[in-house]
Amino acid sequence: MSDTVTDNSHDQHAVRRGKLADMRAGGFDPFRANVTPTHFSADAKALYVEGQDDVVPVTVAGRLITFRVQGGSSFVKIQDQQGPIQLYFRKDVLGEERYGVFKKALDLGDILGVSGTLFKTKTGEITVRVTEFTLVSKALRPLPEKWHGLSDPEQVYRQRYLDLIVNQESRHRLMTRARIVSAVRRFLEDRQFLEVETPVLQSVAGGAAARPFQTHHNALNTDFVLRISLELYLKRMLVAGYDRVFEIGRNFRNEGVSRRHNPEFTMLEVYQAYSDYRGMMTLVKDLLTHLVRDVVKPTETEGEGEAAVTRPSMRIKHAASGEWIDFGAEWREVKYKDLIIEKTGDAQWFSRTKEEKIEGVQKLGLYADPKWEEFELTNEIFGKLIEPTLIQPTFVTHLPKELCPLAKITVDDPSTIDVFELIIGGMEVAPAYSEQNDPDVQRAMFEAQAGEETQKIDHDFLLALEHGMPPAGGMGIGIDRLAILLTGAESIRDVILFPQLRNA
RNA sequence: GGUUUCCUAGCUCAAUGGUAGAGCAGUUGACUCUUAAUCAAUUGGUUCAGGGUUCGAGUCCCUGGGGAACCA
Repeated sequence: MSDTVTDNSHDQHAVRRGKLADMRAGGFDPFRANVTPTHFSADAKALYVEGQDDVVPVTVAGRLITFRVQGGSSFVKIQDQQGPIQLYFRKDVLGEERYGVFKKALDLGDILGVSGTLFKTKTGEITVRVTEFTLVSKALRPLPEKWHGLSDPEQVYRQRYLDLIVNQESRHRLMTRARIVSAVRRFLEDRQFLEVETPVLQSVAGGAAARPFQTHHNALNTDFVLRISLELYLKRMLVAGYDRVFEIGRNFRNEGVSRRHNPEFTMLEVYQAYSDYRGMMTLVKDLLTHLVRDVVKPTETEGEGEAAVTRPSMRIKHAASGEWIDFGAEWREVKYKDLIIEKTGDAQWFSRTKEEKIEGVQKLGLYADPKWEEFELTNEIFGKLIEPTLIQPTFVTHLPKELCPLAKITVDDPSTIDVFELIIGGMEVAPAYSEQNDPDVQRAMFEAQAGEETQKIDHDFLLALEHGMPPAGGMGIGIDRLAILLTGAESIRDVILFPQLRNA
């Protein structure tokens, strides 16, 4: 660099721009260059044949993440989708001029492609002896610190790409999420479920109780809401004769943002004709067991030092409680009413008056709003005192019918519905129902729930039901929450690539 | 929405109300098997923004912005 009056050697952005300008002046523009890798890093390393150094040629490409120059020879690492691979540059291999370019023009964060042969270093690391290299993108900004990585949560979320470049755990966690979604698809397709896509823009936000985002279509001059659930359109597909369908899609809820809530989140919903909530129980258990065993693949180590043995496990540590969730053990099944009776110690709880229930809720140390309905008072106990304690996989069955208008009424107890909620880690992970297919009962339930707000009833869905929907089991899984559990994450933001934040 | 708390160099962090520092990264040099490489030298600050108190504010107070935890 030429002598300048002001020393800007501290300004890494300026230094890197200077290097880029020098390269361009010398006739090379990295932004116009490219390479064709033959392998990803781990695949390349797997090609090495023990004892046969410099036999296997490879071309790999990635981001420069460590840089160790020792005079005429240097070890660096690049990182691609599969992880890091070490490269060895020597002056006597590359020649004085290219080696000089390597030493002076490259910076941490640059993206380069290299060709060479595989060999094993003294310390046993499979490495590429570089014979040729090409810079294919210049990083004009420096990487975060190499040892501590990036830890400012705000920057982690706003500049997730930096987090993913430097924080190994984040790379692994978010890749596991991607693999979970992919494995869910394969699992369902193997069982003849069809993946369909239904509208995000809807005129009525049905299938759940939540405040929707509102928007407007200009050409149609029509207001729309973003969907809060996939349910009602997937059931139309059951009417259509698609007997096994699922959708993995984004839902939007215009509500609070927290460790467990992002305004947009990913939901899986599955519907299977001629099944019911019991069938869904088997399906979801098989699915989650498969995900733990074949995707997350937890291991446990017994003993220490030389005697240590690592073997596959079905247990995953729950970040919030520190407890180990055992997916391999028997999954508990319990009725909602039994849990409430156990918690309140009152076998007659469900025949108490509203006043008695208010008193009962308060006696448990909870706030009880006199405006609440009776089922809301009871559900306060469930939500605050029971659900958070259900860490091991638990099917809570037969919820009060007021909690969901879309399920079939239990034959021998008309106050409950044929449903379960799968609770794991104190969180609702998967609700499932025997789906209501009686159009008249469905209409009555909608009307009871909507009250004055009759415009919130999806009449087009009711029309579809009148054409006949087969009996069916349906299930939903919050993919984000599932990813939290399976990756041992603490927050939904840790399993969403770009969680929602305020504009900076 | 409420309470608590955080915001200092590119990054990770220091600094009783009294001259804003360190490590990494950067720059210059040495070094042909390194693993957070090493060694020597060295640059770098509108302390989130704006007000206030004070002889003096990164530090105390107020307002605003953004993040986090808990609550609703």
